Amino acid sequence: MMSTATIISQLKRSGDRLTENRLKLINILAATSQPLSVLELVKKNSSQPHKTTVYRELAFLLKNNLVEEIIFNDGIKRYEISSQHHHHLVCTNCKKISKIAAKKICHHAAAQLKKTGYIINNHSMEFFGICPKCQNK
Amino acid sequence: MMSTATIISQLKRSGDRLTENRLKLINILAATSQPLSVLELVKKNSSQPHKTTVYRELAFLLKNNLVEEIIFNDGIKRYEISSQHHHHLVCTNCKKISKIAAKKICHHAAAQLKKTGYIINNHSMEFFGICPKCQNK
DNA sequence: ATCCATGCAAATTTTTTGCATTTGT
DNA sequence: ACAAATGCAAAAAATTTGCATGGAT
Repeated sequence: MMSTATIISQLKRSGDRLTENRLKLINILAATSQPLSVLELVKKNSSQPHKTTVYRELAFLLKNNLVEEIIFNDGIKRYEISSQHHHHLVCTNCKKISKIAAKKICHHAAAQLKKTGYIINNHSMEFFGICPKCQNK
Repeated sequence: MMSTATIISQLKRSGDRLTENRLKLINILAATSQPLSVLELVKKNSSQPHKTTVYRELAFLLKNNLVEEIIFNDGIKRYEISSQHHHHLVCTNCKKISKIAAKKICHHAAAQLKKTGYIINNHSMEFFGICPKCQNK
């Protein structure tokens, strides 16, 4: 995962502003392992920025590849700090979202997909199940 | 993919009504290889059912496992007749959506995921790229 | 000072709900 | 006849846009 320091220096380098909202949003995203929705990002922010601002800020960070957007099967967009290629594992009981380093899985899928003749630029994979903790309840 | 005949006989067996909307919706879904959104399903229907009806009908068909719901990265829900386990390949240029028989890909992913200790009940995989036709333009 | 970011209101889009009416069996 | 399906209006939820103001450099 990109560190906040890396993100901030990248923003400085490209001449982008370091506003309070921007910095707080980055800190909140960096402080959690869970992808967060816009609503959650508003709530978690002590200075309660307007949701419009959060939407616009996320669009900015997305455009600069500093955050990634994921949509699970509830249709809500969630955001996380950019990091090495990975996928998600969601516990449908406690809702915890874990990352899965994707190398092995993707290599294999890529090989299969090559046969289609498509130039594959992107893909998403999400796995849903019950985490070990929830299995013991 | 389930045939419309199979679907209809299943509905009869379980005592569910064969309404005009229901039959038309099933026919529209069966006649295309593309997963369709609610809006598209309303437009494609010559008797122009109310969108509320389409939502409710899809919920009914979903509950009975006769259709499947997919969400791509635009966040819009799309529906298709249930069929053997598969994933989707989306051309980001012409928007065509193809099915990918998923057996080989999933076997491998499942083996990797077992190590997490989760009981995996479901997963989704979508691939995005440029189809052969669009590559030659 | 300039440009970008912000807040607010309002519009859009997708989906859901309540209720009275119609339709399938 | 009865239960389920339908249409309409309205509400809800997520997201986007316009515009005037405030803030970072």
